[in-house]
Amino acid sequence: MIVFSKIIANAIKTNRQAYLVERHLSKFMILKRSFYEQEVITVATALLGKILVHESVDGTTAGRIVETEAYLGPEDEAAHSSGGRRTTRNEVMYGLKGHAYVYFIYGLYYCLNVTAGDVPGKPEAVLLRAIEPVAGEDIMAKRRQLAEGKNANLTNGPSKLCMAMGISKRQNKAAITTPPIYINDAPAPEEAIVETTRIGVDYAGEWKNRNWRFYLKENLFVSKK
DNA sequence: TGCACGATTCTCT
DNA sequence: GAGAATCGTGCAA
Repeated sequence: MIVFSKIIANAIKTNRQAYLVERHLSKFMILKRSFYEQEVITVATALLGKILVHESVDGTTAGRIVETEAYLGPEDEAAHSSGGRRTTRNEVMYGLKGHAYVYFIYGLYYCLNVTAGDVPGKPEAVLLRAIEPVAGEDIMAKRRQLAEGKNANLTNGPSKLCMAMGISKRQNKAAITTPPIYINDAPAPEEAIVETTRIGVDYAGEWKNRNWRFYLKENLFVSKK
């Protein structure tokens, strides 16, 4: 853990927040389950600036979370758990908080959610939509079949970040409070947080208008649209 | 059992 | 900006 924190610090030396990260290095801890047991919108905003890490057989990749979306429980018509729908696919949403909900979409891609919320058993989650790479960019580029180098196209979308981080169905239901996949605490972001509507939920009636998408203002790795 | 579709991305124009 | 890619999942019959 401590060793890897140093790797992160070195990797983001060029980042304008690097000095803050280094100063807070000693405080770097994997976020515990209690973090995810807060109100889901609180978790969605609090995750901004935190470091998603995946220690895989290919090597370790890590990225600073810069964009999230909150999906509330049965009342939220945009959520997979809308109307209390409980299926094989979304079963993990009904379990413990702080677990990965990875689903397959469009026959090609995966998306990573983290279960969260302050009501046990209520199926809520936070979709991770974009990260800013801080370690293992070469591995990410190889997985994304892109030229090496820090490139926004590496991770500026929910399925792009899954490809870059090596996240697939295998990580579904995994606890993200312990290696190999976890989220490290980090200093609160300096950037302003933008609140806007969620993407790709036009089917959700009035719920599509909720400002439950959050991202760091002017961050280059925020997904387009 | 069969069908419609999706919390997306990529390529082509 | 438009359309294609591609298949697991959910739901109706």
